[in-house]
Amino acid sequence: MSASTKLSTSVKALCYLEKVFPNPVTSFQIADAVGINSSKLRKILSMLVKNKIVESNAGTSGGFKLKKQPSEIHLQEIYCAIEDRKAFHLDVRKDSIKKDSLADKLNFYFLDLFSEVQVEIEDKMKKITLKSIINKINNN
Amino acid sequence: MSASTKLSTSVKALCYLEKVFPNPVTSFQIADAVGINSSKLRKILSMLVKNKIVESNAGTSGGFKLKKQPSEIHLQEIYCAIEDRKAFHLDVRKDSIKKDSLADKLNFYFLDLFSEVQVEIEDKMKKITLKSIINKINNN
DNA sequence: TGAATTTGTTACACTTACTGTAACAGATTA
DNA sequence: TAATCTGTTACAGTAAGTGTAACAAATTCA
Repeated sequence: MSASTKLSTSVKALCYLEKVFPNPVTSFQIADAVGINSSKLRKILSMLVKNKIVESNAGTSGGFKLKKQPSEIHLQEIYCAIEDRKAFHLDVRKDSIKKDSLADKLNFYFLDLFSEVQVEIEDKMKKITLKSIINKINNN
Repeated sequence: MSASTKLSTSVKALCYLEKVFPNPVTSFQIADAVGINSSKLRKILSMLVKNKIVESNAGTSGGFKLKKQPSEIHLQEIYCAIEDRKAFHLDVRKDSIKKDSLADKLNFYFLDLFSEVQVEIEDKMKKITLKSIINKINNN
């Protein structure tokens, strides 16, 4: 599952949680609404729980519930919660490249460039809240 | 090979071509300098040839040569030459999602968002020329 | 012409990563 | 005690990626 698909799946789940708030819902209910396997969804949700975006309770009448207000949940924190790897990254085999060679210098150049792009993307995501997404969707 | 790794490999090869210009060099020589298998490199180079960034000649004393000036080769056109797929894309299973549902609407939302990000990244890459990269590297 | 060289593409075996699902311990409720 | 639900692990099956080899077609040069 690509990072972008995982992000959109997370937001779908969060929007559903918002819709039924403050009632807790099970992973089965959410999975059904989102169109994904419940086991896979629980993996994603467990990361949102660890990052305190969602709260979970085991047992009968347990389930998942939003832990923060939609206006205080930013796309960037969702992204960081579910994805440890950067969107752009260089897989470099250091041993095959001579130090200070053209190839070595260009690796540093691209590492810089990609992290710059990454920061710009995350800045953009910081400005988008769950609430703004819900509002936009309801007006279409 | 990720898109970002392919991009940096391409630029490494192009920088090498610039260094030896106007002499043509074989895929073996470039592969050695860049630290990659020559067969794999030829696959990448063939795409740069199709996009008229590089020219190639078969046979003895053939090889690869830059076809454009470094100041007129932009990162974005290199990226487009080697990568048909967008950096951010949503893999959606349409059949598992009800039309006009929350999930369906959010798919459109994210398709919009990702293509917006894609455009911003490409705009950034349009401003970077092979020449500017070479200059930057030589000053470090 | 014929041998050598080089690109561009295909093929292939190998490995790695992904996918969907099942299973189950531990927590919780009633 | 039975039922429910999360969080995690496991696993078989599939898809994707990797590195290399092979070779036709184009070109050069003697």
